[in-house]
Amino acid sequence: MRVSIKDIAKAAGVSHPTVSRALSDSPLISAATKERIQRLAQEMGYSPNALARGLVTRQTYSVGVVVTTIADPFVAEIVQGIETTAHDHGYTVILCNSGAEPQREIAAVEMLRSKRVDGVIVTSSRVGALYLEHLERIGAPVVLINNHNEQSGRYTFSVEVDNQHGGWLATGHLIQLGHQRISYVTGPANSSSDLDRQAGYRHALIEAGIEPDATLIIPGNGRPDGGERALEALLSLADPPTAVFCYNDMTAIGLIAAARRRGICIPRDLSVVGFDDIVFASYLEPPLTTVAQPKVEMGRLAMHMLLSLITAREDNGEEISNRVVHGELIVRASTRKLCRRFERRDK
Amino acid sequence: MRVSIKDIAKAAGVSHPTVSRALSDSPLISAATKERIQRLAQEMGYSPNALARGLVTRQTYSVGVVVTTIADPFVAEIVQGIETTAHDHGYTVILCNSGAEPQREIAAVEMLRSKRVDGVIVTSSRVGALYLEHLERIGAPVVLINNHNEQSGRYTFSVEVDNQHGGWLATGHLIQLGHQRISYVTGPANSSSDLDRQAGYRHALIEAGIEPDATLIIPGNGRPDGGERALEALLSLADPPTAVFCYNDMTAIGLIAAARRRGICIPRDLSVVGFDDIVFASYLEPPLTTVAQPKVEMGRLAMHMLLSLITAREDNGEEISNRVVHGELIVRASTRKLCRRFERRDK
DNA sequence: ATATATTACGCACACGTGTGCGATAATGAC
DNA sequence: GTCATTATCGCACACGTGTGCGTAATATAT
Repeated sequence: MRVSIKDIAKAAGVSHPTVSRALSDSPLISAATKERIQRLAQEMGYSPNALARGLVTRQTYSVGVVVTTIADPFVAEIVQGIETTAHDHGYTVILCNSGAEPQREIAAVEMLRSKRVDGVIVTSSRVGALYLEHLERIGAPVVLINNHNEQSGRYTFSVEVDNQHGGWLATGHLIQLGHQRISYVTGPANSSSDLDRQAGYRHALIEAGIEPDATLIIPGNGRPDGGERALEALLSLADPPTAVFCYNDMTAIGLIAAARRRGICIPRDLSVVGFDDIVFASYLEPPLTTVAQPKVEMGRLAMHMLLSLITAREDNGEEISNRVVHGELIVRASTRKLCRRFERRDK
Repeated sequence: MRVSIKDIAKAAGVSHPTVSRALSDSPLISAATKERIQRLAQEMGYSPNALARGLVTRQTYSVGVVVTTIADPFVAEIVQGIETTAHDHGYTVILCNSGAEPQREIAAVEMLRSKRVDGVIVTSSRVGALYLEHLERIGAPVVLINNHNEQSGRYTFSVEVDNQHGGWLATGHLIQLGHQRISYVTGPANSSSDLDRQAGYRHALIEAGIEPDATLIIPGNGRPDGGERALEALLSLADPPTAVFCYNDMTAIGLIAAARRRGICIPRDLSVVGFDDIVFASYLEPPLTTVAQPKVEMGRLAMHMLLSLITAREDNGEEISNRVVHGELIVRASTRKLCRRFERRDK
């Protein structure tokens, strides 16, 4: 812990620059002393001081990851992908829970700036203008996950799933099953991913000749409790839907639980589609039909993009572009063909 | 990004030590220049270099958190508790996924040592002797979560749930419902928490005058797929159990899913108890009876303990002791009284 | 044998910050 | 007016590492 290259230098009878070069396998040092010094370092239990090294090289080999909460399984899987590839490339991950509080988020970014991270990945769902400004000041490349950033370019890029296409897939699936009255339960307010999924939903309806009904848009929050409340709101409608597309799986989980308590059978009485395909989607009763996001893959992609941005700062930094991945509809048992007696009611 | 206290000093016409003291609100600096320098720092967008500061103060205000995988919801909730309290005390969290690979785990610890973290929290389930040695060399206090450490003292302490008591609670609940043949599905091999839960299970059986049957111990791995395989193994027994206590909720989730596919009704044909009380336990069908661990609280506790250890290194460091919290039995719908026809079969 | 190229290493400085100690100026006491 | 006492601030060094450049020793070429 306390042994430095100067200590090794003293023990080996050389100067500390020689030790520095020997340990970094510089060709300027003879093979004999190189091996002698390396063995000595090993014996003395030397651990390079990353602080001192980062101070002079201006590289810390650490990246900041800002999330709303790591307790969300969707977020956790993305972070898993990020951390694994970061580690594989010798980078370290500094985790920051923002808790969706802007003040806390800004404090976190300021901390990352102080720690001189080489880059930042943000999966927090909404990026305010003020927040983006702070993010700029950090002076390091930034990759956003599932965040539309209008002013892409410079050093901020994004990896996102095609939310609109995903919403279109989910809604199209329900339409194909014969459903006409289809609800959408929204996610957290002002999130771009929510708006895009909703746009895909609307697009699919119009494409099928179904007039979008604003009363069928139910507010949620991306969490189970939001889904539970959404079901109640949905049931109190004058003309309730026969199917519902939820912003994400967590919402669907809450909605399904509430439905069971109300004696509503899924999918017989109500078809439900989620989004994300978190691990638990397949273990639900009924197993949840959902649009799968390649979460771990997206984390890997984001980290790779960040690595390219870091290493390409002086080089050719223009070949990197935003990346859009596609979700995949996974049909399980929470959706089924509309029963005729319901169709009759529609007439 | 590039502005240092020297730049501020030049702009203010003072020396850089004066700036350093002014920004740290030292009483050696007059109120007038202090305010002038602070405003100047604000205007110039100064961000203190944590690397340089840490190099001289030997404090980095960052802690390492080593986990098997952040994708496990149980782990994620603990980390949530750790990160929140760390942030509240001005500390930063460096996350390391070990993936349960020893080689990777050691690499992670070596990295943390290089980064000169002020402390480490480990929730990885098994701490080998070799690994603990590396952990010692880091020269910083260590807190283990749900890991028995025999040689407690020095700078390594632990926070853990009373696993034996938890196992006793779960098994006692099943016994009280009339069950006699009760299986236990194990967790990851060689984990102390698994052995303790199993000991509690055995203790409850003996206490009730039931002879423990080694054939009822089914190997699992703490993940759903382990639970699925466990159910198959369980059904192939000559005299299958009427209830099963699972190492954790993830195991129970897999076991329940497999049971549904085999047409086995829970809790009618088989009562199931889990451990942890992850968020999804209450959303399962049937909602899972389980032993709740105060996960976020345990994370907070561990972080507080680590903070005490960090600040008390020179002070009175002897008043800190290992902490054991108690799990709470939460009865839901996956367990019920043993049906008589099964009892008859036992005769 | 001399000149040149090469090898192996040390010297000095830099990165940005904190801190003990001395120096100067201002203030007060007599 | 002289001396002691503060109040402010600068000087110098330290933390541990990387790197350009100079230098001595050795090898190669003529």
